Amino acid sequence: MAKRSQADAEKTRQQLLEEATTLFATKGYSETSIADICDAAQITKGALFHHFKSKQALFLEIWTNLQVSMDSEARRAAIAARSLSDPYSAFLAGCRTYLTYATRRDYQKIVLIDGPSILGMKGWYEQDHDLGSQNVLAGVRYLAKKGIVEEHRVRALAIMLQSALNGSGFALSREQDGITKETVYDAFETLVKSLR
Amino acid sequence: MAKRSQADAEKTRQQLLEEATTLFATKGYSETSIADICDAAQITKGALFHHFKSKQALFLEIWTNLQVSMDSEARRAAIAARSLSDPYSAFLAGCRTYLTYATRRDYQKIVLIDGPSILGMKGWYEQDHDLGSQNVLAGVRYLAKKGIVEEHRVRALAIMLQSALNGSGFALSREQDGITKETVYDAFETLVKSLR
DNA sequence: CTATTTACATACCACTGGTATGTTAAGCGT
DNA sequence: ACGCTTAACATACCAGTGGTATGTAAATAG
Repeated sequence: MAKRSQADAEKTRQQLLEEATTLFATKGYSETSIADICDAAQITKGALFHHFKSKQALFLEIWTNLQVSMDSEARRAAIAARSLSDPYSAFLAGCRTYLTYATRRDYQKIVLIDGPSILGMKGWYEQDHDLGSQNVLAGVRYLAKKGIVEEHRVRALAIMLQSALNGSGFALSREQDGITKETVYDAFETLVKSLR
Repeated sequence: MAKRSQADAEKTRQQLLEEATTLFATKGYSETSIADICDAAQITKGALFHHFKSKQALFLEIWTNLQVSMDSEARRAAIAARSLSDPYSAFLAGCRTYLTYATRRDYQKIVLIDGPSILGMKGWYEQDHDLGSQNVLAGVRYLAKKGIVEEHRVRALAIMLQSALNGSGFALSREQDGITKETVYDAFETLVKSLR
């Protein structure tokens, strides 16, 4: 049903995603032209527009990939760190993973910096896409169940904690103020554990 | 030294800034063309490029204006709310002002959403421009002086609190999750006052 | 009164994302 | 075996973009 077989097609598609990811992460979305991507992937615009209906659609897929991989890693970490005695351990482990992502250049530029501007508030915050917020929310909900935080503050606190992690990620990548990953994580743990 | 006198020039300049602000706030930076701005301001591209060397430069000036006005307002609020008895009052008053700005459409779109993407991490975080962070840092430093938070956590906590406010602003503008400005502020106050 | 300089307007440019139109070959039914 | 359809690209083209080069008129300095 296809020329050059589906296997080849999938390969070029992955090539496209890969090269575009690199370019978006380094030069940024608007500074990366479709021609740039095609050159890097060694194909033509025809191919790109065959696989992705627009530049935004390509970006969205890359964005989603990053979010999904972050989400699954954070979940795994949280489950692994689960403990019956300490109600914070799982939550904090998930947050630690998230913080690691938030310090990665590609995650920063694509998900945190360009994402909101390109995808708009709509896309960025569509509940089923912003996996980070869902995880943090679940974590804070758990703390509420344990009686650590008050029920009516759960949502607001979740948003604040997630934002705190985002901002910390940026700060870390700036490598100034003598801030280190350990300092940040220590402060975050303090913040979470002082909650009441 | 000029045609149509300097007064007229300043007027068109302000017109440009005003119309551009509106357009950037509603349609966003990249969806607003220079032609759009010129149409709205009823002048031509020649005039725009006479007053601003590029679209980015125009954006930067608007961005800076917003930051400066937010900063001065927050300072005023903090000083007004100063109290010898409550070490939190001034800091929280400043944060409340900041939160108000973070719920404004124009501030959100221009400063929080498009700003990072257009100006880049450089511009966004250049110390002498990110007035918000300086104020929050000063606030947390004060809490440290009062022995409420530990000295070595000051910087990290300041970053987290400011990010928390940013994120809350977004959340509020989404008008979902049944979150209100009061809920958010209540949660923020809880967060700050539980610090130790 | 003239020379200069500011404050614009106009014309043009290379490049952008996107589309319309090929072109080629793989896989299906017959 | 052989067309015919269709996926997988390539090529040519387009309106619109940010930006520049050039033109032009009027206010001011000398």
